[in-house]
Amino acid sequence: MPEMPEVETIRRQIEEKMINLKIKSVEVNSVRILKNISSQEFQKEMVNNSFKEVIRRGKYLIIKLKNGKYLIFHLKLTGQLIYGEFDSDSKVIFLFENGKCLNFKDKRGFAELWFVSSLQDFLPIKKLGPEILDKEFSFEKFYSLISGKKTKIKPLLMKQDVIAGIGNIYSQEALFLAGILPSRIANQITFDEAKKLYNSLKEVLLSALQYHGSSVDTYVDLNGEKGKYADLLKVYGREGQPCLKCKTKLKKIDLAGRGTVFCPHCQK
DNA sequence: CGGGGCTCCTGTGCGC
DNA sequence: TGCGCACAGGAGCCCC
Repeated sequence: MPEMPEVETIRRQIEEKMINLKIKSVEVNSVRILKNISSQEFQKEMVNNSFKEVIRRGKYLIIKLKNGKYLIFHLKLTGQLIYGEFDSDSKVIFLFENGKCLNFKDKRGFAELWFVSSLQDFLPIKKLGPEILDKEFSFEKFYSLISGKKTKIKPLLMKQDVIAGIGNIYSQEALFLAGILPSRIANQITFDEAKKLYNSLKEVLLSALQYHGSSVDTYVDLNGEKGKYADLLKVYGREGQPCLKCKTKLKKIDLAGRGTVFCPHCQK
């Protein structure tokens, strides 16, 4: 699923390829995808506009437009942003003067597109917790976020208002790397374990970023290419297979309604 | 206030 | 072989 590394990959690619391209027109093929603006109004706003700046917060992709307003994308489970030929199967298509298109696709219909005048007004982003890889973030801050909580650690890591950008894949991977059971209660995690977890999260996210994310389902980058980190996943999707460290059969449980794979031997 | 459970949705893959 | 159903999950919401 698109998490921080996947969204950041797309952000960098849009920044590299699409800044200042003039928008000729916009086609909207879904009534659900635009969350707070009508198709007609949206089309009017977009014609002759262009992308000025591409920002990411958590799993949100934010595009600052020439006129100072913002597009906010959320890919949810199966959203795709692909720059290339016109693709009529898309929910929203931005047609540029250079003849190319940005196709916003989504098989499942969860993806969202917002249009806002100011980021201050956009609550979902205001509520987000800090970014693990932010320069301002630190182990001390991480520890203070988890140490008082009675929640199981894995669902806690996925709470966007606690830490932004982590989803079902990278929470499982980081917990495996840190040797911590996903079902451990957060406030029972020791200082040293928390340190391991913090380092594991950074390691997993940085590594996934290098590989342009994980294409376990429909995720592709701006070029329509798969992320190569899926081959390096150690627990996600490997239920029943041998642990890569100790050969123990990996187990799958349900935590807060989400499938969770772990090694019952390596993770304590 | 926190946590569990339900909901949105549709393609996929498995079992009968 | 083919059909039908469970399952996949980000995040908001409701309820206890």
